[in-house]
Amino acid sequence: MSTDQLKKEISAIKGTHDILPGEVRLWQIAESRAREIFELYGYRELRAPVIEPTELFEKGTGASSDIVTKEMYTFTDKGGRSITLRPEYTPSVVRAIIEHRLDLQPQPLRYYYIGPMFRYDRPQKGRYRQFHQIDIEVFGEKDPAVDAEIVEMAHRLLARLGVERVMTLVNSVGCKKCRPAYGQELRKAALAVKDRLCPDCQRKAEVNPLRIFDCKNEACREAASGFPLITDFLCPECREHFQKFREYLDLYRLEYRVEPTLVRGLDYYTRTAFEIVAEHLGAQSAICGGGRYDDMVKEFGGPDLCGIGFAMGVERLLSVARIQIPETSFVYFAYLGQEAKKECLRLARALRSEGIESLVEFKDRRMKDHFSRANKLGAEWVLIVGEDELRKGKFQLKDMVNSRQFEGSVLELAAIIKGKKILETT
RNA sequence: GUGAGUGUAGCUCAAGGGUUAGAGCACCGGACUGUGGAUCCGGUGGUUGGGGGUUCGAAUCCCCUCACUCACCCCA
Repeated sequence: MSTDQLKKEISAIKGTHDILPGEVRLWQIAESRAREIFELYGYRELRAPVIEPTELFEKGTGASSDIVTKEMYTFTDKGGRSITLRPEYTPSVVRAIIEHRLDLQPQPLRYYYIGPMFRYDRPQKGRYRQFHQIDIEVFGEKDPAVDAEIVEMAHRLLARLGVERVMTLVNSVGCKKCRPAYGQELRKAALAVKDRLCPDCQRKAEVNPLRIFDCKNEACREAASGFPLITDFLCPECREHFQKFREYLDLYRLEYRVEPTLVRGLDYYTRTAFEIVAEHLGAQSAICGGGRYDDMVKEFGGPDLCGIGFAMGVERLLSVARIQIPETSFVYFAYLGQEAKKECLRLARALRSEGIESLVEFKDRRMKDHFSRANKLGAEWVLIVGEDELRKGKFQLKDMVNSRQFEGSVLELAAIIKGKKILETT
């Protein structure tokens, strides 16, 4: 096949992206900082498969949710099983807990994971078909202190990644006891003013009246301003949980706004719901969203184990992160002649054993071209091997940043390179 | 899934019906005998996103399609 045909016929699937070496550094830094921070709080990584039985999400994410009804990558495998590329991570963790009886381990269970998720959605900025989430889940801890813990942890990560101008929105969506009453009242209120709503909201009034709060239409906003709020319907237990959650947030000195109209899109949330939004992210402004799901494990036939978690969108996160990429330092080998080339191949091996990145290019060049090349590639050091050096067994090492030059054996030069590294990092 | 906008070289952009679609940067090579960033010269690279139509003639006008962007929707 010609490259023309390749270009025409084979390209990355819509909504998916290659992450090229230039950008992948940012990903690695974000991922390693996330791991570092989560481990500081006692969270451990749990890796679940990318593919799961379709029923897992139908049951967990919710059969009526948008994600399940129109956004899943579902296919039948050769064994006739219905398989789905996970659109979110929480159901997988719940499955793993039940399957491996992880609830028998000391609780609370604290897990994290970083990986790709898949949703068949119309791509736009901050929304892709394969996207990546940093995911946190805690099981078996009812204390709202843990609700605040994960919010605080999210903020620590954001700060560590240089994310500024964020707003934390919190709410309680109640529980099985108090939420239904609120839902009825809200629907009643919405239907009462139905004729004043836009066509879209008239539909929402039937299906999901909570969504009317989000409408940008002026008439709808006005009509919605008189709607009842969940915060006025919470049962005493939920009210207390929400109250304490906020007290812990205050203890951490975290700024937040109570947003009584905040609903998470997934059906399973109970009590705490929160979202962290960033400015300058356009319509897809939520970089982190999460909440409590106290009934999910039980509904899967597992133990009565409460849960809470959040997901961060890595692509969104990186688009607002300000990460300084540390300069890479490596040695470029400038040689003259075939004998010198062979010597360089040996020397490079020795330097790599010392933990020093070394690059020997195989094309014979003039000295000037070697330097030009080293400069272009961003080498911090150039190690020169010519006839003189071969004879003496001592080599020239040039510091490309400060234009200083040293002479010595491999180990002496290695010490100079490492010495500078140590100086820089201390 | 709906609406709007944009698609010209790897990147940033010219050419707005009329020869063979250009420039800068990048890349490769040359000038430069064992010391870089500069300069000068040259080269590779495009069926103008793809397909169809109108026309003597289309990058340019029309239709379809695909991708991207924005908004809706949804959510991370």
